[in-house]
Amino acid sequence: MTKPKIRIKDIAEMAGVSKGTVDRVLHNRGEVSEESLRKVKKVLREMNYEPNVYASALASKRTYRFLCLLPQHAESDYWAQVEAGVVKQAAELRDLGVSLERIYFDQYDMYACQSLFESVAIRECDGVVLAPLFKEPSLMLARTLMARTIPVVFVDSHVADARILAYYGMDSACSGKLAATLLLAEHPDIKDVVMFHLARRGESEANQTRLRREGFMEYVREQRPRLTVHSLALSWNDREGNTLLLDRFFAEHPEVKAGLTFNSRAYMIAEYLNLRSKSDFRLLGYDLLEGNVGALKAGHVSYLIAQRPEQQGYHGLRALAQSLIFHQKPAELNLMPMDILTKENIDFYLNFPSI
Amino acid sequence: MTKPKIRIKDIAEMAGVSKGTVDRVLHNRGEVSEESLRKVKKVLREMNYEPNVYASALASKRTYRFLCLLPQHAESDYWAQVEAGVVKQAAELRDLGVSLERIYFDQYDMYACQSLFESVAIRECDGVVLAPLFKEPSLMLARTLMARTIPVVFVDSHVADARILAYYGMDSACSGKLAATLLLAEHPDIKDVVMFHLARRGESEANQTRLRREGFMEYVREQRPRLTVHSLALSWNDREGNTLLLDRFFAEHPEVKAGLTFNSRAYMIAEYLNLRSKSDFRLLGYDLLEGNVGALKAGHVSYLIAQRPEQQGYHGLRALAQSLIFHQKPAELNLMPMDILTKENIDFYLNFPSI
DNA sequence: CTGTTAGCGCTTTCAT
DNA sequence: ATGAAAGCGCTAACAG
Repeated sequence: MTKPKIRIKDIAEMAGVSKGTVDRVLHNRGEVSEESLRKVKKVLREMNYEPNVYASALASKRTYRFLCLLPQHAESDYWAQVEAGVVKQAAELRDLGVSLERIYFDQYDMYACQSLFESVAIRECDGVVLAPLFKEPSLMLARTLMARTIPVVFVDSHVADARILAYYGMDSACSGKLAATLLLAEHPDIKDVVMFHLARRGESEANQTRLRREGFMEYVREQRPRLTVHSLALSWNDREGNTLLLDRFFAEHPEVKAGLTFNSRAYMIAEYLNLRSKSDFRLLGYDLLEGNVGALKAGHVSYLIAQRPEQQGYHGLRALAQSLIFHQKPAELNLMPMDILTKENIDFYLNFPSI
Repeated sequence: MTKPKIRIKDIAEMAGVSKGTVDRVLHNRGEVSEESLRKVKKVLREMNYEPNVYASALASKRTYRFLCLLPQHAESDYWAQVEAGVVKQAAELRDLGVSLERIYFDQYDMYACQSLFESVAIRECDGVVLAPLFKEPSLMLARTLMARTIPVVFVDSHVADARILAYYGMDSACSGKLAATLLLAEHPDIKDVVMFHLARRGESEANQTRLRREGFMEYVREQRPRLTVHSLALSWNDREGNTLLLDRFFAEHPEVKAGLTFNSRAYMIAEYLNLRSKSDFRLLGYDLLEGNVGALKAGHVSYLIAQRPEQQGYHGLRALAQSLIFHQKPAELNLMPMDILTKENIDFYLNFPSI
C-alpha cells in the first residue's frame, strides 16, 4: 500500500557509490566522475527520488533571510492585512530556517521610496516580497535583485513585463472594469461619474490605482462613451481640506450622482456623505477596511471590491520558500478572485479564516 | 536580531538534567521525579520552548494515517474540488509522515453509506475528514471515532452539536438566506418560487441542502410570508424523466418565474430551460461546476453561490495535522465566505490558484 | 574524485 | 528515576 520512501542511502547502494557522491550529484557541486554522475542520475530518475526537505533543512543549517517591503500603515489599514499573511507564513516556515525582516516605505513620497529601495538593492538576503506601488523604483529594484539571483515576488499590483518569480494579486485592470460594471451597467441614465484619488509626491499615481483606472476607463470608452468622468484629488490626511474640496465639487457639479475610489479609502468619502446627509450618491470602493465595512453597512457605500490581501501576503512569501526550499516553481501569475461585497453578503466575509 | 532557538539540550542544561528527562516531561510519559518535573517545567515556561516539529517527525518515525470520506463523484463534480484540496494538503504533509486513504460512499443511498461508515468506525487510523451528507450516520461515526480519540473534521456541511475537531464550510443556513435575498429582494412582484431537489434513498434529504432550504424558508417566512413555495423532486440520472416532470410542472404552474437548486446541479435545470427556450425564468444555483458556469455565462442561471471547496478540503486535512503534529488547536467553526457569482465576475473566479 | 564521519534537534532504547 | 548512546535522512568537512 504505502511504498517506503526512497532515501539517499538507497540511491547510493543502487548506483554502487556512497551517499556523499549522491549528495554531490543532487546539488551538482562537481567533483564527480562522468561515470558516477551518469549512474547516479539514472537511478535518481528511475526511482523518482524526492528529497526529504525537512531532514535537509535540519542538516544543512542553512537559513533564509526574506525581506518584505510594504508601505507604512496604520493597524487598521489594508496593508496590515497583507502583512498579517506574510507574517503568518513566516511563522510556519521558521523551523525550516526562514527569518523575515519587514521594511516600510512612504507610499506618499516616491523619492523617499526610491532611495530606500536603492539601499535594499545591495543588501544581503535570499528573497523579497514587494508591493510595487511605485512602478519605476519597484521595477528597478526587482531587476537588480533578480540579476543577483535573489527572487522577487510582487503582491497587490502587477507591473507588466517585470521579470519576477511570481505575482499574487488582482488583475487590477479587470477589477476596474468590474467596478464600472457594478456602478454603471444597471444605470443607463447615469451621465456623470467622479473618481476620487489621493495626491502624492513624485510619481503622480500609485501603480495599483492607475491600472484600475485604466480598466475602468476602457469599459467607459467601450460601453458608455458619452459619460462624463470627473476627477477629484484629495489629501490623505487633511480632513477639513477635503470637506472643502468636496463641498466645492458638489456645488459645481450637482448632477454627479455616482463615484468611486480606486484606493482603499472609500470611507473618507462616505464620512463626507454622512456629514452632509447626502443620500442620493452611489459610491464604490475597494478593500475590507473597518471604515469601509461600516460605510457599506450604513449604506454610504454601495459596493466594495475585495482581493484577499492576507492570501496575497501568505502565498507571496510561500512562493519564495517553494522556489528556494521545496524546489518547486510557483506559477508566475496568480490572480485573486475579485469578491463583490454588498450589504447583503458582507457579514459572511468578516472574521473568517482567510488563509 | 534573530534570537537563537532554544533546543531540548539547552533546556536540559538549564534545568540541570539530561535531554532524556526533558523529553519525558515534554511528552509526559512519567518516570520523572517531582523535583525534576518541577525544574524542567519551570525552565520550559520561562524559555517559552517550542519544539522543532520537523526534527521530531524525523526522529520519531511516527506515521499518521488519515482517512477522507467523500461521495463517489465524477471528475467534473463539486466533490472533485474538495478532494483536490485534501490531496494537495496530503502531498505537502508527506514528509511529516502523513498518508491519506480516500474512501467513497454512495450519496444517493443512506443504507449503503451507513454500513460503510460502520466498517470505518472500527478501523485503525489517526484522523478522518468527512462530508456529512447523511446526518445520522455521520454523527454516529463522528461520535464513535472521537470517543476513540480519533479526531474528525467535517467539510461541506455542518451538523449542529456534533463534537468534532473542526468544521470547514459554509454557514449553510446563511447561504440559503443569501439565495433568497438574491432571488427575491429586488423583485417584490414575485409570487411563486420553486425549489428543485434530487430524490435519494433513506434519509429524505442531504444535510447540506436541508440546511440551505431551512435558511431560505426562514427568509421567506420573515420577509415574504405570502410567497408560494413549490417543490419538485427530480432524478439524479434520468434526464428524460426529468424533462417530463418539468414539462408537467410548468404546464400546471405557468406563473412560476423563479427557482433554485440547493444542490450543485443547477445545470440540469438550465439544460431544460435551454431545451424549451424558456427565457423568462430566473434560476439560482450553487457551486462552480463546469455545467453551472456554462449556464451562468449563457444566461440560463442568474446567480451561483460558491464556497471554495478546495480550501475546505485543504484546510480540513490541515486541521488534523495541526492538532496531531503541530500541537495547535484549529478553530472549531471555520465558515467560508459565500462568493456571489454572476455573468460579470465569473471569469475572475475561474482558474485561479484557490489554495 | 570518493567514502567516511560527525552532527542537525529530536526520540527511543537501554543500562545504571 | 536518569543519562548515555544510537539513529531518523540529510549535509558538509575531511581524509585519502
